[in-house]
Order: sequence, then C-alpha cells, then structure tokens
Amino acid sequence: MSERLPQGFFAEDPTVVAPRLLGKLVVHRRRAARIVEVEAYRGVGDPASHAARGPTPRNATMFGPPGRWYVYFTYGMHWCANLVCGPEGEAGAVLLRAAAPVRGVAAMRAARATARRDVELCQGPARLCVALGIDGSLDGTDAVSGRAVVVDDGVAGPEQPVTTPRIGISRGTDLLWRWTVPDDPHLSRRR
DNA sequence: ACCGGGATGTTCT
DNA sequence: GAACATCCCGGTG
Repeated sequence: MSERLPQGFFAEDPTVVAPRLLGKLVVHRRRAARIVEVEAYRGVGDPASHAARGPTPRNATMFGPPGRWYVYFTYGMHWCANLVCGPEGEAGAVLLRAAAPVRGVAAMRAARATARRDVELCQGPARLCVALGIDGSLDGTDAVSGRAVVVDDGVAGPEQPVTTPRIGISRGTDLLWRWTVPDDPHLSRRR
C-alpha cells in the first residue's frame, strides 16, 4: 500500500532529497509513475536555477515552504514539475525528469498520442507532465497531501544511484546533480 | 542510428 | 533581441 511521505521529507537540501525520490511514486488523476531520474537545483548561488537571481513572479513558489509543487512553463509549450526542497527562502527544488508508468497507463497513452512505446510515456520532464496530466494549475499545491502527491509504496530505490551532470543547461554543468536508477529503460536520453 | 531545425511564449539582457 | 531545466519531425547514412 502507498504511504504518505513523512513530515520533513522535503526539508533537507535538494541534493539530499533528490536521490531519495528515486523509486517513489508520483500520483495524479488516478495515474501513477515511479520516479527514475531527477535533478537538484539549489536556489540563489546555483547558476542553472530559476532562482539564481532572486525572486520573480515565475519562481515565487520556489521561495516558499518545502513540499510544494513548482510547475513552470518553458519553450512556449512545455510544463515541467519540481518539488520545492530545503529551508523556506532558499528556493531549492528537485526536477522530475523521467518515470516508469505504473497505473493508469491507458490514460497516459491517450494523453501522449505521439509515444510509440509505453517506455516513452514519461521519458523526459515535459513528457512526464503530459502523461500524468500535470500543468500550471498545480503550481504551489502541496505534494504530500494535495491533488498530486509523491508517495512511498514500499519499493526500495537503488542502493547506488548513478550521478551525472544535469541535462539541457548551459551553466553549472560541472555539478553532478542528476541522479538516475542505473540502466533503467525509462530514462530520458540525451546529453 | 544520428543530426538539424522549427514550434511556441515567457523572461531577461 | 536572445535565451530558455523541451519535444517532434523529417532528412541522411
């Protein structure tokens, strides 16, 4: 059975929370997917973070309390989903980059008509949002007890997650702040 | 398989 | 204007 995450799960630094999210389930609209790939973004001080230059209207949620969804719009057409982590005001977050479909697969296929194989349904941060029906209306909502939640269903994450540089960024590329389940077929591809 | 380019709009220089 | 935590499609090998 799925259990709510303990209070304080998201209170630690995003680089600590990120690997712990591997193996957890994202649940929304009767669909569920197991997280296999994440990236940590620190707030001010991380040049790749949306919060690097302080608060703006877009990143306001990042500066709020941990455990909430930060959902942003990019490239004129894509939503991406993060979990706010760390002390309030530090604007840390973990980006969900890929997941393995677990429940509601038919609904995911309907939402992701261009996916040719089920392995592609949540393979990438924007694809994951489409498959699960996540959009900007979720921004700022509670990820422990709200409409969309992250839960622990008792399946252990990897003992030794793989760490790599983050994908799709032009600054902070030296930091190994991407964590993946080793050799999982649902990982996003490029580099 | 790999690559290049277009889509589309918000944010920032 | 340019960049952007992306994806899709159509070219070529």
